Amino acid sequence: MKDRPSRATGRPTLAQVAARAGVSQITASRALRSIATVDPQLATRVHDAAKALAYVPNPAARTLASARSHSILVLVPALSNHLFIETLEAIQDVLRPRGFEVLIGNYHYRQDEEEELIRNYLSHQPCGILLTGFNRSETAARLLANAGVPCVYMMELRQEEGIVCVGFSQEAAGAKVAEHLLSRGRRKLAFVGAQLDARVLQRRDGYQQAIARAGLPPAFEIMTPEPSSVELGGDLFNRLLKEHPNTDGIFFCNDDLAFGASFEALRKGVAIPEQISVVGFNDLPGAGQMVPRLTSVRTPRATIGQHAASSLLSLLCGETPEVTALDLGFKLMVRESS
Amino acid sequence: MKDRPSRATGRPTLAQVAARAGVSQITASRALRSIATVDPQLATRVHDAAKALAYVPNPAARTLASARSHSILVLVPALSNHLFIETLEAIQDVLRPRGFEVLIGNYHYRQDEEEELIRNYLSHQPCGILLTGFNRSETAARLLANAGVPCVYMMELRQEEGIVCVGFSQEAAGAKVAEHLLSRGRRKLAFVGAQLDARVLQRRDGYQQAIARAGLPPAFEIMTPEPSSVELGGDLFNRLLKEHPNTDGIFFCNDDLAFGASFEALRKGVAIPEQISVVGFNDLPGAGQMVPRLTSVRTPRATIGQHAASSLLSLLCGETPEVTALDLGFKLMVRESS
DNA sequence: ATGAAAGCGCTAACAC
DNA sequence: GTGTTAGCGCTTTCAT
Repeated sequence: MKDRPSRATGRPTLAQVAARAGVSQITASRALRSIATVDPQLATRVHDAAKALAYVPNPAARTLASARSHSILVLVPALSNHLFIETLEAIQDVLRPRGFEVLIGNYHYRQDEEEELIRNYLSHQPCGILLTGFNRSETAARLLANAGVPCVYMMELRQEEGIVCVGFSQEAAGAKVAEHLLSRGRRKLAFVGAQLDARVLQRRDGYQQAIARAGLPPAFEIMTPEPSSVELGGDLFNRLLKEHPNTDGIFFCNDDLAFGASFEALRKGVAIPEQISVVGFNDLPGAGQMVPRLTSVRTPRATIGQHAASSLLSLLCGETPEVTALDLGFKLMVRESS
Repeated sequence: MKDRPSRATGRPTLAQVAARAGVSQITASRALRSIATVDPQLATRVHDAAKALAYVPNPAARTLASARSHSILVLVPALSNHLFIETLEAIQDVLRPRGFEVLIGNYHYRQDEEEELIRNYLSHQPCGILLTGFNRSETAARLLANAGVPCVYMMELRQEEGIVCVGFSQEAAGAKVAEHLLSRGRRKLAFVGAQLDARVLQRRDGYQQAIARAGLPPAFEIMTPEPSSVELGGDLFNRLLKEHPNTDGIFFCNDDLAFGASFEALRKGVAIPEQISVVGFNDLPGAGQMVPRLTSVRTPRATIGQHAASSLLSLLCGETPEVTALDLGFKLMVRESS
């Protein structure tokens, strides 16, 4: 297009900004990165020059010189789940305005894929990584440790020196659901789980443990590794009622399953019987609101993303977040009245 | 961690690979990039050396030296819509194995946000851009043109020299829905639209035009700029039937709206009356399968992503795709029998 | 607090 | 076909 040497970008460089401001390159660099050790007056001149030239820093040069990029890698197990979409959006909302570039990696709930993503993206020298949970391959964990890149773990909690995590206790959430059902006099409980990632299993464990503490027999479990979906919820609901017709309380590991069950009941012309309580785990926005008599565990999606991003920023500033485990609670939304 | 000069990454460099293979740096570079002008024997030596050292190229250095990165920017209007998630996945499946890094930008159906994303990401010197549709600000279009980066447009078609696009005609899809309803004897048609992005309006236009061609009065329209959702579908369906109780055919611009309408009908204890035909535009996977008597327009999501990515690769190789507009058709899935 | 010099790791340009 | 040289644009290091 332009007749310039093919090596150059044609964009204004830091040298040009510095020249225009009458300072050295390095002073311009420091001023633009708002490093304290620069005279405020010079800094203003530099900023004016940069604005006049419409200067935009070259990220590649910056990364090459400093051996650290401004990109932050976020690894999530799925994009088909609104939980992660909303978390991602919240993360971007925090990081993008501060000049960070958010790289999204979806590993489809597969350890080998997560490992591969980590391997690839580490070559880009990200300045921070946000991870989902703790369930990953040893190789992946070792890659992360060796890279020495600040990490924040989302969605699960672990009290351990040097670990920064933001989320809530999946076990506690499961236990709370059990207590809710028991407090309503339900005694023949069931658990319906799909996907079976680490967090689903933790919710199941917390649920069963609370039931055991109450001195009751364990909940009947229907589990399938298939991905969770509305359709699957209907199928599993049918199967459950066929195998255990006197079930009176069901915990679906995700809201889309619970929604599918409700829909399936409606489709047959019968709403879910009064005597059955259904609890879902909040994932499906909008749709959840429509379902009558469905209790939901409300998780702080956006909040987790926002806090995770903020915690990472603290780490990048060299601060060690005082609370290594930021506990963001969930709450039970009882809709049975509707 | 390691006691190395803080400037260096500590990772093996091309120079080390070259030394080990007994060739010059540039030969190693050419060999690893599979540029033809290198002796096959030397190339093997270089590859062996690279493997032995576990060499991974430094993308920052590469980008700085060549003024072009290996990242490809994909701009989508939303992540809350499965259509775009699946398209993104397909794109990544094509590009990642070939060494490209996929950058995702979500502009929330906002022109100013898309413009901002383009401005930011262009500084990373992407080697290609995938865009959704043609409806963007003039500034954004100018930025793209000036950057001289190969672009491929998705989801809409435009026959124009130098424009590469992959998708289907939204107007034709709308027309096909109208013809379907008319062929079943429906005469009191309605259109229910939310979100109101360019493509929704194009579908509406095609629908109304086909109705006009048939010599019938225009379909009643219920339109809202709110984002499309299952819940909203129920609301709009109620509103439509209150205002026009004798409607006998409805085209919902998205499947989630159509699904919500069906659900709302079931919730009231009445399935959607036999005499009303409902057509949705395929967006909501899984859920759509559950709805009885719902016709759906099936769009080639994954296929569009895959073809768009491939077309971009052709452009990058200097090939001008012979067909400037790859026409990926949609089809009507009639489910009314179920 | 500011600057000069060197260098990050790679590829374009040009010679051979 | 291969190598030499220079340079991409920035930041670190070290001197002042």
